[in-house]
Parts: sequence; C-alpha cells; structure tokens
Amino acid sequence: MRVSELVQRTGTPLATIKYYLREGLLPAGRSTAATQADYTEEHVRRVAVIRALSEVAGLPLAKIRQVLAVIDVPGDDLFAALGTAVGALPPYPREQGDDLPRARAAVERLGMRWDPDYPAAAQLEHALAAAEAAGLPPTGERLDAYGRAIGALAEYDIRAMPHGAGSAVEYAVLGTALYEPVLLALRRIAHQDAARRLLEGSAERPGERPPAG
Amino acid sequence: MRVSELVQRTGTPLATIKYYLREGLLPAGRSTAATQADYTEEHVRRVAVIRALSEVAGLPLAKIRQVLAVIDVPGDDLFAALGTAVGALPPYPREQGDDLPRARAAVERLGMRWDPDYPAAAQLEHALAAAEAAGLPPTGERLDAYGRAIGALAEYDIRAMPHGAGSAVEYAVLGTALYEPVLLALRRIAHQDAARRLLEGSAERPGERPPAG
DNA sequence: TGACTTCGGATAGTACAGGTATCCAATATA
DNA sequence: TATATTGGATACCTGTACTATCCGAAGTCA
Repeated sequence: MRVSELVQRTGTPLATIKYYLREGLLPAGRSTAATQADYTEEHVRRVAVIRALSEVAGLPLAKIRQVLAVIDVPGDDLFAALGTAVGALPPYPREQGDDLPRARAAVERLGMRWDPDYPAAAQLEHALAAAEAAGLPPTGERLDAYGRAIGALAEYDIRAMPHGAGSAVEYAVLGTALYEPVLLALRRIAHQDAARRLLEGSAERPGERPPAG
Repeated sequence: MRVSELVQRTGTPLATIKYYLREGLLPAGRSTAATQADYTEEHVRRVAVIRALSEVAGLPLAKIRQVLAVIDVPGDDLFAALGTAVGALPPYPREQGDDLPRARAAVERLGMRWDPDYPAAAQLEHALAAAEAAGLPPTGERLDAYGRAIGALAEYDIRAMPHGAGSAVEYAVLGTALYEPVLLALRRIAHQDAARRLLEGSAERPGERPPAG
C-alpha cells in the first residue's frame, strides 16, 4: 500500500508518519521508485504499537525505539531480552544508592525472590519513598494485601505467556506496557464499586451520590 | 522558617520553589516584611506532595493544582470531591463517543456496578482499544484474573480509608496517585518471581539468567 | 554604621519532546 | 498532458517545567 493508505488505515497524520520514519521507529517501505514506496500490514501494526506505547503507556519515543529494537531482534538469550525490554518501560527513577531499604523490606515481607539490579526494584524504592515523604507510608497490612493480589495477577500473566522466544518477548513487553493502564483503570472502577457496596446501608444520607474514589 | 530552610529541607532548588509559588501550587509564606516571609511545616509537606505527584505519579502541574485545590477545600459533598479529585489524575483519554463497548463488556463481565461518566471508564476503553489495536486483546480469562485480583485490592483500600471528609479526600487522591507506581513496580517484580518459580525445574539451560519479564 | 547577604518579585531565557508545515523535484494516475 | 501524490529535507511551532538574572529593600554580622 502507499503512504496515503497507511495514513488512512492508522488514523495518523502524514507528517507524523514521516516523523516516525525519520526517527527510525518505523522501517521505510520497500522503495518501488524514486517517489514511491510500498508499505505492508506490518507497517500498520507497527504504527498501532507505537501509538499504543506512546499514548496509552506514556513511553517517550526514545524508549519506544529501544523496546521495538528488542522485539525485532530478541537475540538468543530470552531472559536478557525480557530484562532489557521491560527495563526500558517507564517510569525511570534517577540513580541512587544500591540500598533500596524500603523496597527490600517490602519484597522480603512478601516472600518474593528478587534481583535488586532489576529496574523495577529502584522504581519500587522511589515510589515508596515518595509515598512516605507525602505522609502516606504503607502499613505492613497494606503491603500484604497488595502482594497477595499482585502475586495472583503476575502468576496468571506468566502462565499465559506464549512459549516461542520472539513471541514471549513481544508478549512480555507489550503486555506489561499495555495492560498497566488497564489495571489502573480497573482499580479506579473497582474502588468506586467497593465504596458503593461498603457504604450502602451505612450512614448514607439521601440525595448523596455514590462515591467515586 | 525562611525560604533557604525550605529549600534545604525539601531538597528543591530555590528557583523551583519560586516557580511553584508563582504557579499557585504552593501558598505564599506569612509575610513578615517586604523581603521576608515565614514558611511552616505545612509548606515542607506541600512541596513533598507536589514533587511526589509530579515525579512519581507523573501528573502535569496543571492537574496537580486541581488536585491540591480539591484537597484544600473538599466542599460538603465527599463523593463529588472524591470524583473530581481522582478524575484529575492521569491519564487523560481524549473525548470519544459515549459508547465504551469494550469497557462496558469488561466491567459487566466482572459484575461491577459502574458509572460510565466516571473518567476511569474512558481510560479503560482507551487502554483496551489500544491493546486490541496492538494485537493483544484481552481474553475473558485474563479479565477474570485481573478483576479478581484488583477487586480484592480495591476492597482493602476502601476498608482502610479514614472516615473524616477532608482526610478521606486526601487519602483517596494521594493513595490513588502514589500507590499506582507501587503497584506497577510490584507487578514487575512479581512477574520476575513468578517466572522464576514456574520455569525452575522446567527446560532451563544452565548458565541462563532467570527471567526478568 | 557599613559591608555583605538574603529575600520577594518580576521577567526573560533554556531545554527538551513531539510533532507540523512547507518546499522541492520526481513520478503516478486520469 | 494536467493534476495529484510521494520521498526527502528542513524549518518551524507548541507546551511543559524549569533556570537564570536582575532589582531594590531589608536583615545580619563586625
């Protein structure tokens, strides 16, 4: 197909397509003449992935480039590829000491084995430190509740993972990135639902709207 | 305390403090003279909250301003305040039809009562549409697994919510925003842990690093 | 008292991300 | 042949979040 069709199929402006080509996010089409190139279904899908990672997962284009590179050429070490690819996902905590005291305490409490060098470890430390600084440190009880729920979820994700090396990397990266927003949106809706159920029958005054938080 | 101390206590540059004052995120100190003002512990905490919402939760300052305004003056309708405040949190899906077919199907499958006008509903629709466009539509099985886990989590959050109106809003907003990154980091660590457990004993070749996805 | 520092307040500038817009000459296509 | 489209290059724009500089008044220390 020609660019115009790619534009129409993906709903992405031509200028943006050209920008992605310039930035190396989108491979060039097969050149059929000096002013003509041929694009495929792969290009359509690639644009969809780029926009999903950008708009929904909030990745900066530089990171999307890294992620796509790993998906394209996973190499022979599946686990290294998974680590690289998922490590490229946001957020990106600035470097700090190798201490990670809060993260260490949390993960050990939950009985998980972990690798402190894995970027998620620094993310966890950063997030816990911020919650503490804002005056909302996690109670042990809350950590337990979160750990149980998240553990079940993660186990499902891993069990459902495909077996081929290339598809596993793609599944892990896109699944991690694209299902995070799903998770967060579900959480907010579940909050609303839980609040309604728990407060229904308690001291709700007539005319009041059900809680939304 | 004087500005210099606020700078030192929060680790935030003076120029940035001034910027927050200009932008109305931080209330001015009590003016003691034309070139002197007095800041309190409240200011220290407020800066910590701003930075946590900005760096960890990724909120743009404009949204932080809205969130802080609701925390400061929750008004008399707790539920409206909760809705407004949590609705100000990212991501911000662009407007679309009132249809939300994917979100509706998902939420109904999970047996949750929901309000399609709540921003999280549009977020869910957007996230599911993106996953679908990228070639990873959710299976019913996955939705069930996510719903069970998230439902348990949300129920804990609501049960642990404080009862006063002002503190409930602050808890809901900061808890929603600040614990999202905690959740996501835990999920990635749990993935790693689950992958290790499930693959240990299976066809793992020696010398291979444990999975990181 | 006087040098030096700090402060509030205002304004201007910077750095980066993520596009948009325009122009050109070479083709396609009708 | 007339018109539209394309690849390629370059310039430009918009928004966000700061960062830097300057000023004149006021506090602080010797």
